[in-house]
Amino acid sequence: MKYACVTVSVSHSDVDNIFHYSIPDSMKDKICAGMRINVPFGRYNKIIEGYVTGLTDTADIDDKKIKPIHSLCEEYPVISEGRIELARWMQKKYYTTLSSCIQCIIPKRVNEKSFACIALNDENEALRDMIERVMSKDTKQKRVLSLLLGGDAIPLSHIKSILGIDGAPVSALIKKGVVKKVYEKTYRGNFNTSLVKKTEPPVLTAEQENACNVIYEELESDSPRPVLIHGVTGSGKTEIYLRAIDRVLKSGRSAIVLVPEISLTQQTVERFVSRFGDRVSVTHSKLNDGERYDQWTRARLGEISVMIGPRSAVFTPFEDPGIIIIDEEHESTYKSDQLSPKYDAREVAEKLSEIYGCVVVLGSATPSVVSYYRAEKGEYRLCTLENRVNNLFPDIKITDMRVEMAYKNFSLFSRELKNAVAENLERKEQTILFLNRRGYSTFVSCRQCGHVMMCDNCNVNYTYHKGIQNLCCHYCGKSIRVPEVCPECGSRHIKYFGTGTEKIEQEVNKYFPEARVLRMDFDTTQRKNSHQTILEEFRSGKADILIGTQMIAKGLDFSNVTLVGIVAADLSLNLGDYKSGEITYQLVSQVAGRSGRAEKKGRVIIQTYSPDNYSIRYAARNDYKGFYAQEIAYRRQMIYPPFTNLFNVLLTGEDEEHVKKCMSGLVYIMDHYNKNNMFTLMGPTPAVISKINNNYRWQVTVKCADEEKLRNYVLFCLDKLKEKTDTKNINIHLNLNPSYI
DNA sequence: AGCACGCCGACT
DNA sequence: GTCGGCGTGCTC
Repeated sequence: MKYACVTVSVSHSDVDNIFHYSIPDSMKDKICAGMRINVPFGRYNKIIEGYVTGLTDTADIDDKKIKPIHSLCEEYPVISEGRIELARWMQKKYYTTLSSCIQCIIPKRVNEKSFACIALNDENEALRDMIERVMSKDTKQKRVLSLLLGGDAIPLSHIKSILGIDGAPVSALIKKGVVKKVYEKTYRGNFNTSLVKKTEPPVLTAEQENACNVIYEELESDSPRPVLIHGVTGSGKTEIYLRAIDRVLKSGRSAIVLVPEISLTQQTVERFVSRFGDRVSVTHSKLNDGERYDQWTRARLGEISVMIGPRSAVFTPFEDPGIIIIDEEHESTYKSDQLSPKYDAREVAEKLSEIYGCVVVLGSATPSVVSYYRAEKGEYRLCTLENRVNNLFPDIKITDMRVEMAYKNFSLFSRELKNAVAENLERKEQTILFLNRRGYSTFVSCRQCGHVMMCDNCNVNYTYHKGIQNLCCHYCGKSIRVPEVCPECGSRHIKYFGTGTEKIEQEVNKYFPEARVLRMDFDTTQRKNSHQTILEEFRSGKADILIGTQMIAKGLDFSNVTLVGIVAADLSLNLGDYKSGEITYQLVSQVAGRSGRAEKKGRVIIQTYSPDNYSIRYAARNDYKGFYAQEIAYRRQMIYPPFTNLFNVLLTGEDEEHVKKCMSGLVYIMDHYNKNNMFTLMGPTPAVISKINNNYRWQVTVKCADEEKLRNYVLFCLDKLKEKTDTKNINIHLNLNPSYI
């Protein structure tokens, strides 16, 4: 092949092209797709990094313009051909540059770490003589040599510390040619697997056996379908994962296990290690670049074959991935919404399945509505586990806060919750008070009748904007003044929701001054390890009450917790997002599943102004199918996913007027080219966080069932906007089906 | 993006 | 006359 097709490491749409470079003879037999190289670029031939995406004999530009490759960064490809295909797919799917996709797939390059070791020199007669000579004298050299006579290379630092010597005797031995210095590579960030005891697999229940068989069948298939395992908490999903992985490893392939970052506990990892020993590795956000790079290297070289980690672990470079397991598949953390490419690990896993023929297994007690719909349509295979292996479902009570208000109880706690907390304190059992606040939206409702101000067009609640004192729909942009009296019942008791954890703490201190209280939220978990410290303190019984947000909902498994209070269920019911119902159902189920994990029966008290809301009702009854039936009907009627795609366009910039002007220009263009109303425009509206770091944020969401047409339309309209309007101080963020608007 | 070219205003 | 402002155009 004459030319290398190269994408350069400059993430800008203007240079998001394939450039052709000629291959110097010295590189002809080394070069291949996936290699990282240095190339001269631009008028002054600045040397920059690039990636070889392929080799070709033809280039459609003038031969004179083609420059030669400068050098190779490594001797081996840093990305496999299959994953180059994945990068191309991501480039298109997530509207970003090829090089940013490649950089997302491979880890940051860091220097490999090695350490000095001392080993005996290659054996020959002269060496034997020298050894004898050294051993006959009583020197420090003799002691060094006797350590090395076993044959293995020993780290220099060990030799020094064992013998309590400095480097001089070793240097003398090297000079004589008896021993030599070698450098051995060290892997950083290894999980210590040696302390975990091996365990034998338990006997499976019939339901587990069935699920395993479904996965085994798909493992045999050339184009496997994803398997959705809908299993209640404690139904033994993990055991199914372990069996499936075992089967995969036995066929010489590898396994990736994705978990939400927060649930990646020592306990989880140990379960995998206890079965597969040192073939398991773990990545997580606490690893530094070097540690992550080394674990990635071990995977690439086949030294490990099971990788457990968060979203980004989906890119683990196994040569032949056989299975990708996505635990708690409904979690929003699998969708990256901040950094480009804004990929969804579930979609990436499915693409990898197509490329490598691996099986994708999705597991959840509360599957996302979209996944369950796919399973219903037969795109996924569905396995249901209904029987709980051990723990009991707690008693769930819904308290109507409107009644409390009628009894002139204006506190954050209902009388029932207050009594329950008091009882728990007396019994020396622990309580969790959970504030299911998520996102940043605040909304307005009536304390007397519970009426929430909703947008008629979109069936989502209005979001309250403090600055301009109005209510705004984040889908269509309709805006109204905050009413002074409730339009439903005429009450003047309008409540602004936005209760924080500190407020709960204050009230707890007021009612239960003797209780020992811990608070866990964004503010108290800023320091490293503070997350773990707070949970450990609570686990060891140093506090009676734990108050917290989202972050305590997952992975809590405390045997002495017998009461969970959901202080304001309305917070997640009114996110101003079509997914509010789904999120509420998932949250309530999750929290409920955490009360009374041991012998003692647990209680859950849900406080709400909407006690008849279906997501709360079904969650309290632990009825997923009932919830799903109602939710999918709502999605179908309002045309929300999975019946359509939502494409969010966010414009940001320092000059608010300019951002608004560009946004109205864009919407004008979108309207103009939307001839037969194939696309539904929602907005424009200010973003939920309307200003970050002095950057104003405006958004518009476009709805269309056909993803391809939607993409082309939006990109076309943005091109038109760039032609007509000055957009160089405007940042454009594109997000297909964002996890949260 | 990043880099240098080029074309206008205020200085030794 | 020159130093330097940042608009413009290109990258195998």
